[in-house]
Amino acid sequence: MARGSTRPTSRDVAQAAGVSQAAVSLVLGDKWRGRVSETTAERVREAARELGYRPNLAARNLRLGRTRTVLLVVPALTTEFFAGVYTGAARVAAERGFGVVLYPSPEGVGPARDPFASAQAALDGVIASSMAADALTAIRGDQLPLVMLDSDPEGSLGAATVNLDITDGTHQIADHLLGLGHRHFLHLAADIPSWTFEVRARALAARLAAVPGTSLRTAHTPMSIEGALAATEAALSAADRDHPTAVVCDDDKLAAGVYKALRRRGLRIPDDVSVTGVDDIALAAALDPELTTVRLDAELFGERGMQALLDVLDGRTPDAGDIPVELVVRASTAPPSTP
Amino acid sequence: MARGSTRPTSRDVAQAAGVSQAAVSLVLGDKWRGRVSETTAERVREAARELGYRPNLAARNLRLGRTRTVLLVVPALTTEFFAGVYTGAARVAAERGFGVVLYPSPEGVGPARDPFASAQAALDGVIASSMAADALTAIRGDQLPLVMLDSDPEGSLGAATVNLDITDGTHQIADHLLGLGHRHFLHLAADIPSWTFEVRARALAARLAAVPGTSLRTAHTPMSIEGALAATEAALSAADRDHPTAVVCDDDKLAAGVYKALRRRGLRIPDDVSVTGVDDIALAAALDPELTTVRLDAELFGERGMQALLDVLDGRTPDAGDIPVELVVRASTAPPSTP
DNA sequence: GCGCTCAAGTGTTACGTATAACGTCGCTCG
DNA sequence: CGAGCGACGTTATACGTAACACTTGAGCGC
Repeated sequence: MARGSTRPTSRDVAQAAGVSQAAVSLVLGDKWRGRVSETTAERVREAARELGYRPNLAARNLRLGRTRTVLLVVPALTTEFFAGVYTGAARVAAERGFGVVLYPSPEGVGPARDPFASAQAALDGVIASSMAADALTAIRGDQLPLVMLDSDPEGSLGAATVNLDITDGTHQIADHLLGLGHRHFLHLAADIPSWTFEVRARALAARLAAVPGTSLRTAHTPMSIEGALAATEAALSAADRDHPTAVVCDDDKLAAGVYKALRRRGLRIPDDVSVTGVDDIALAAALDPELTTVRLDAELFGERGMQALLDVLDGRTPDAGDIPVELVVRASTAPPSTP
Repeated sequence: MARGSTRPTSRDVAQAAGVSQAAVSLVLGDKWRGRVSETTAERVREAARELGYRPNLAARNLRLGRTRTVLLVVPALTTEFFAGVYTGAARVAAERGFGVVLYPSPEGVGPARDPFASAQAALDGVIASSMAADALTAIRGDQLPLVMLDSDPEGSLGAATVNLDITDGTHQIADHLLGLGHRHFLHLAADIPSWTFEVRARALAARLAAVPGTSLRTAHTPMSIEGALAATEAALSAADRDHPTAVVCDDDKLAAGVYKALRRRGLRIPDDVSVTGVDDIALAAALDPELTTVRLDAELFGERGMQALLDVLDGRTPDAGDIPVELVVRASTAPPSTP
């Protein structure tokens, strides 16, 4: 639905505080050293907080003729390298009061579009991954139309959601491994507090609980190869008996760390231990042996998210329905050895 | 240096075309069906082209109260998965005349900053990787202050450059392999037309040419694991004699494809063939065996780039000086076997 | 008591654009 | 012959903000 009441302006704040618009600008711009009394300044700040006032960036930029924003053009989003470049640039920029907007020239999708098209900013709406939960508070501050990716359809009040059918994916993984004869599992779980990972943990536990004689151990890890390596080593050391014969990872990248940990202990994949991932990124097929994983159609996910947001902006209710996922069986899973 | 003459406005265009500002707005906004004659419309377009007119986004957004821009919040830039999400979202958005601005919550750098700080847009300046060359034409259209990352200091007229000392890095790789006794090399080169890759090719060739009895073959490949796999297989099939004992990759990710190709042919690393990369991303240490590579400090690169741009914006001349790189010797390089 | 300064604000304007409302021709048609 | 109408524009205005120039009242020295 459309924005209910229009956004408050500095004039609304002024009226609420009983001062002129100019005074509001001075106070909120921190330029009131000896021009406004402390008491009125506080009154203005209070009114602004009350109304949920946010300055209109377009108007400010127009007035000032300057933006304090910089464009970073990178060849693709895929590389850790340019992620680092962005991080460094964003840090320095933030220190000097600048913002950074990213223009990733889209991969393989024809020639690069006009970079400035992606730099219009000031927002009509928001698409947010539930993994970026820490940023969500700031987003909910505004009343912007919001679409959540992979989030609790009930919990995210009012916001539309677009979800991958990760429950089905987890079930497929579990059934595949159970069918091979595995009974003792290690779940290498991402330590990100996000709905999607909670769902996977519940779905895996539920599916295994339905089969007698199964055991499930869970190890939490940061979302990095090194973290997965350390977490797996710790979990394997702790597992005195009921040694897991299958490691279920929340992400392909984690599997790379698991591979390393298993190699260090002299365990072979899949002969001694089976490993699975989620995502099916290029890395999955590059690992040795190639990784069995659940393929998520990331581009379709993005398209559906955007469709949903545009629907919301047009006053339509976006069509629900989870996006199906697909189990890709490769060489990292096999029946457990029977010693 | 500061912007010489201020940017032309629609009023300037109007004056140049001998019409009113409103007419310019009508013509350029494609809303002149029966309101302006074809001849005057063409005159307006010509004047706009002549002056290099670009509409002021801040003013337009202010006027329209709408942005046709959407924010995409993702947990990090590192993942191929969210790169796909962005690609899909950007495609759909473009079809409907919308732009997408990216807010990657910075990895591990404290809690997420205000997403809207990074969304101010309309630009004061540009930082561009030389790998995103296709986007550069559009950028040069404006007279925006520009900093190039890893670009020819002479060729990019006027623009400031910040470079990694990739020549030194290439020399270190070459010296390391030569020192181990290698003489027959395969250079797996990225097929991106960028200064940085040209420099590497020249530096490698020059260093090897200084040693008698060396051979150098070059294979070009797209910047992907699959591409590197195919290119390596093709190159190995073609290499009847003077079989390369060392493969020098332009990027760590390419090495993953090389590993796969070598395994397929039953060649062992480093016993039969040594492999090197560039970047030192997490993947490098996750490969088996761990990859010898040149470590580039991506964050420092980003920081220096931003420093340079802020210097330019302040009217200072940014300090030159290449950023040093470091050879990281791991397990993928060893003396060649002597049959 | 008069002029001066200083604190504490207010009135007004401009940034560049899009569009609603308003001319002004020349020509046609009744 | 005059009303009307389409073609071709123009004038005027508002979007929300920051900042310059100005006002007002009080305090204060002499």
